[in-house]
Amino acid sequence: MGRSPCCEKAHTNKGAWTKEEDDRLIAYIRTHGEGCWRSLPKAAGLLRCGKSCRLRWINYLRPDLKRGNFTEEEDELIIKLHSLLGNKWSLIAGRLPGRTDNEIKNYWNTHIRRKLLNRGIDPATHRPVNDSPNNHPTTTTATATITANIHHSNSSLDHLATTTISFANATPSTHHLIKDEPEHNPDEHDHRKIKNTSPEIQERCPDLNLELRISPPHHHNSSSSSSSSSYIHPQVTQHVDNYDHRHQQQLITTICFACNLGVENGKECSCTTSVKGTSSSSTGYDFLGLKTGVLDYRSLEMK
DNA sequence: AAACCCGGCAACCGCACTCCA
DNA sequence: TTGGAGTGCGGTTGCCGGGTT
Repeated sequence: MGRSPCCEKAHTNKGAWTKEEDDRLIAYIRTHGEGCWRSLPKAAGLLRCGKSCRLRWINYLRPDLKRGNFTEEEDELIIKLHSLLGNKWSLIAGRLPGRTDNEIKNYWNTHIRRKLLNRGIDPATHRPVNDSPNNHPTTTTATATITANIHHSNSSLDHLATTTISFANATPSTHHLIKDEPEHNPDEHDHRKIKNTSPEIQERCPDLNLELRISPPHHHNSSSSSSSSSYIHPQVTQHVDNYDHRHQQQLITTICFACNLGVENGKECSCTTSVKGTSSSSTGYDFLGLKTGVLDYRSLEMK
């Protein structure tokens, strides 16, 4: 069964946006806020597909966008993030304030790829171009070897639980969430491919701090958070509650990260509330935008 | 000056996912 | 449980402008 078209294509404009269309879209969103993209074109008097309006707003018209050339720091950050996340442009964009996924994707394809190739680095694998894949059996199956440090802090003052996950500076004493699986375990699935040491990544990205802080949203007004639901955030440390308002709603009820990593009842589990045993395990945990039952590291694979 | 080439980037397309009735 | 609606994401396309022949 096919999906219904997102709009009546016969009566929509395509191609470059005019100044007038931009103005109409900006005016409408200023008045009514983002959302309801399907109905927005009609309400705003635009002969455009809702998706087209959304794209135009997110990639071009949003007031918090930073236009202009990428800095050297941004270049290096993109490279490092891509080495970890692959083509997860939206996640990469989330760590570059004022930049959009589309912008970063284009910039990668036009500038950084060439830059890496000039350095003798394969932009897809982040390895030297003459480095045989056979020498790196994890390259093609693309296991991201990531060590996660998890720290919980529960403030008695605000009753908000915060989980910090650091992908940097992991030490052998770090808590290992999922242990190494035997190489030829027939039951081994991709999502179990996380390894408990990360010399590879640390070697590649010795100074990249991908620390994530997961905490319940500090906005209790869903409408206000919705209007600020942009995943652009001015800090490398990402508050996941800003990732998107729907994810935000999930995080409210999924405090214990350890449970969602499959170590329920383990010493990492900090569940002391009714959260445990609620929908968190069934709905999964949205971590970095990656849907997890057990944290699914397939999405972290290098392509 | 005209034709051609090529890189950059805005926009489109199709799929995947979540929500909800 | 199912399917439609809404939205997000990544890959791809195509236009446009600058450079080269």
